[in-house]
Amino acid sequence: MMNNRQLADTFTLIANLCEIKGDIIYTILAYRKASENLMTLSREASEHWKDGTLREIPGVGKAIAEKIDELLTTGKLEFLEKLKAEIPESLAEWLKVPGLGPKKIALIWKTLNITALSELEAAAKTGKLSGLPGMGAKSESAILEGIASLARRSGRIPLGRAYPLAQEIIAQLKRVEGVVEAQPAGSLRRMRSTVGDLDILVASKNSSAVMDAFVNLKGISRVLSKGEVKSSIEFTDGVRAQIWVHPPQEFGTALQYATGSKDHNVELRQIALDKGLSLSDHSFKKVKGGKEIFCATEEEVYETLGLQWIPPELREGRDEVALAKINKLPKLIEVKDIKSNLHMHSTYSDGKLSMLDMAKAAIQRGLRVIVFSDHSVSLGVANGLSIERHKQQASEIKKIQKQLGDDILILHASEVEIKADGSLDYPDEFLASLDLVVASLHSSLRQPREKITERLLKAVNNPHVDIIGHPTGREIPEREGADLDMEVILQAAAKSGVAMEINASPYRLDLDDMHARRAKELGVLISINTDAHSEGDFDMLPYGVAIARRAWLEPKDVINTWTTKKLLEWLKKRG
DNA sequence: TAGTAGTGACTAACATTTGCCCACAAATG
Repeated sequence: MMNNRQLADTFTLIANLCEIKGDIIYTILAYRKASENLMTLSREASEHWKDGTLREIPGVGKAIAEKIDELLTTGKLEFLEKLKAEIPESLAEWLKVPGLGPKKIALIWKTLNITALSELEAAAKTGKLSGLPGMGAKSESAILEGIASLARRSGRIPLGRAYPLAQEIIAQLKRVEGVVEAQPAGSLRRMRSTVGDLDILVASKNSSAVMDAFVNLKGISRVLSKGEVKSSIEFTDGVRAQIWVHPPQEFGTALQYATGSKDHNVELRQIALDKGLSLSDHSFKKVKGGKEIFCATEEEVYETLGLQWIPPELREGRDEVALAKINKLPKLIEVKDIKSNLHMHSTYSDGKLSMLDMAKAAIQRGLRVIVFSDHSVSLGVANGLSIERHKQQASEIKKIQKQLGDDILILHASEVEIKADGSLDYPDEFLASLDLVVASLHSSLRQPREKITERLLKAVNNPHVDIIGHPTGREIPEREGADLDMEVILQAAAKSGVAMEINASPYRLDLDDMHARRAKELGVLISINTDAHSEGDFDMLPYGVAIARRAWLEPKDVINTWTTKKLLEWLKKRG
């Protein structure tokens, strides 16, 4: 059975082949739109298919619904097979080569009759490309460089790596004379869990000084482009960064543009047109001529459009613009709302710090409640605790609690293994004696969908379990999560009242934003935790909160915002 | 091709920069 990602990939392939073929733009857009919507759908399309509600998926109309039906029924698609016979599938790969687009690809393919990327490379090397209309020696070497860079780059960059790197670049650029402001933009500012490149926006009247500094940063392998408005570079490890430099009075429109998303911007510009204004990254211009309107801040941009300011995490072209029009955006959760950390470790299992040091670090960060949830016995690699050692831990917690007084409340918990058969690692009586139970998957993550879904369901429905930790077990970017039927899991969680975790580690961010949003729709409680193993891990909290914000979560949706009293009552009620 | 208005037709997708070749493709959110 194809999942949403596979369906989305199929429609992206169709869109790409249609584009090379030269179909009208609206066909291509429709397939792209459907693909994007499938990718970010919080339910499996196959569920809709079973219910006969495929057409309820945005961007899925008659033709695409029929194609999904055929794919889910037969695993194949006649339409795509015919398309591939007409346009070789390997040409779609060429689109990934920076500098090559559909027009040039079609031109090269039809003129030279080559289809493999290796043939393209050979043709460029032997000078067969120069001389084609619109192409010269420079295009040829650009294509060769593009192919090489494609091989170097290993895909998207985890947010946890991109963000600090961007901050470093920003710090350097702020030292350049004349720079008034510099901020991250693009998917980085929208806090997507991975980003394609680093986008940075700079306000300065002296653009060339900024550009000079930018292309001379340390660790750059080459400069991709350098202009007065924008420049882009590639670091030796393949990470790309680009900056836009605008005069300070344009910073608002420029930051809005550079933050995106593309869909969000298209919507905004359409609203501007409806008001007789043309919106660009420089300004608003009256379509019929007249005075230009400049916005130094983003707030002014949204105000001019008659919209509530929209937090960057929401700008994905879903329903944020419609809600901003009627002033109905949610009041999103913020880092300062978080009062507890309900999943963390100490030297009892695989943590780097003693419980006392972890507690002190938590106090420093203003937390009111922490939970030691060290690993359970069968996770040997993490030094999982026997029941005996739990007893030791309990008495040590009492001691530390006394020492630290009322500054913080320390609870005794366990991150219990959900074993391959769905049973938990400790007997029920012991689980009942703990203050809180986090249940997580760490092993046998590649079980088939049905089996691993059943396995997690057992934990969701276990009355002793309070939180499901990092539900899918994914690791960004290298490991995909378990093949779970998340819809079934979330519906069960809504019923059993168990909280689902958003693990704030930037290499997990699990639940992801789509699933967390679906959880909210179903009334499932969410818990944002750092899963801290060291002091620095506490500071990963903003990543978890960002995912929650991308999922439209408000403080009331997240149990870590609760007062100590309310949290304890909840735990008591759960038993 | 989707969505909407309304059952066959119409609209949708914005605005800019850079590089390379000499008008346009590709790339950017």
